[in-house]
Amino acid sequence: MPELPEIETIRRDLQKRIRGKTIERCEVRLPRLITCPDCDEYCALLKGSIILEVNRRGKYLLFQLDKPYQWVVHLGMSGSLQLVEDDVEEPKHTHIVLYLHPRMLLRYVDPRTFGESAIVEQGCYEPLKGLAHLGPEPLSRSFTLPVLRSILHRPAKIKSLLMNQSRIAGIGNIYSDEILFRAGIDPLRPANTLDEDEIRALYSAIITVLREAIKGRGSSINNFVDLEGNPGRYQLSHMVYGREDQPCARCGNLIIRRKIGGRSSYSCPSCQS
DNA sequence: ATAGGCCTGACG
DNA sequence: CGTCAGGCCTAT
Repeated sequence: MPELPEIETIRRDLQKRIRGKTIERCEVRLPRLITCPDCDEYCALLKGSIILEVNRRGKYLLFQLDKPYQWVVHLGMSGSLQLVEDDVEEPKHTHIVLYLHPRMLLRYVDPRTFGESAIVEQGCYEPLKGLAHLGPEPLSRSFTLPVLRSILHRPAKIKSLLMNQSRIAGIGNIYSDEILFRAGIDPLRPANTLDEDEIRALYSAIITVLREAIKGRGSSINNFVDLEGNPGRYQLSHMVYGREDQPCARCGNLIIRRKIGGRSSYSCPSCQS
């Protein structure tokens, strides 16, 4: 479900609300979501730890503990985190519960169970393949125009390339479509056919769309909600995603939907080429 | 590069 | 019933 803007929204809220709190204990209801170590050790490592900081890398949340290891959470397709007082009724599909001091619960809820969680030693991401092989952070200073240009030196379809986490971190199906619309580029274009103007437009679109989406606290199409259960509002600004057969706000032609790399892709046939 | 699999739920 | 869903891994 969530892409970079949604994860970043959760991260910022968590950073404000649970930094410095102690994990008193942990319950895992669905052990197969724990990638490593085994469940008992996972809980034992969390118990008594203090959350010093909440960071993000791509779509991963990284909780820095007061120990030489990090608690890692990936929300998969349908995962969410809920931070509540300890008397709030537990939702269906709650798979991990952290008891925080004082009297707060952090719940990991995930109907489709595509997410995962782990504890890794400081900076040793090898056990989590996705995390170990992430491309650059698109909102970091190191993501420069030359970096993007070098990523584009391959014939892959531009949409698939934007969604490839080992090339650029954090962009998924919604934001790849919105970025390509803003840049005026057809999602099927081979990346190595973009000219210099298009590369610049794409660079600026990646940064603008992701920033704007964070400002809007993410997109709630199906079920994204923040820590308090509130939806985002960036879906109100979507130009193409989920708008098949609706008129393009820029030119009036109808938005189309095609399967690209197995995913629904929305675009405007006249604004994007 | 592309399908298929992992899961549950919503909707037609 | 079938199709679809914001992710990601694998096997062909």
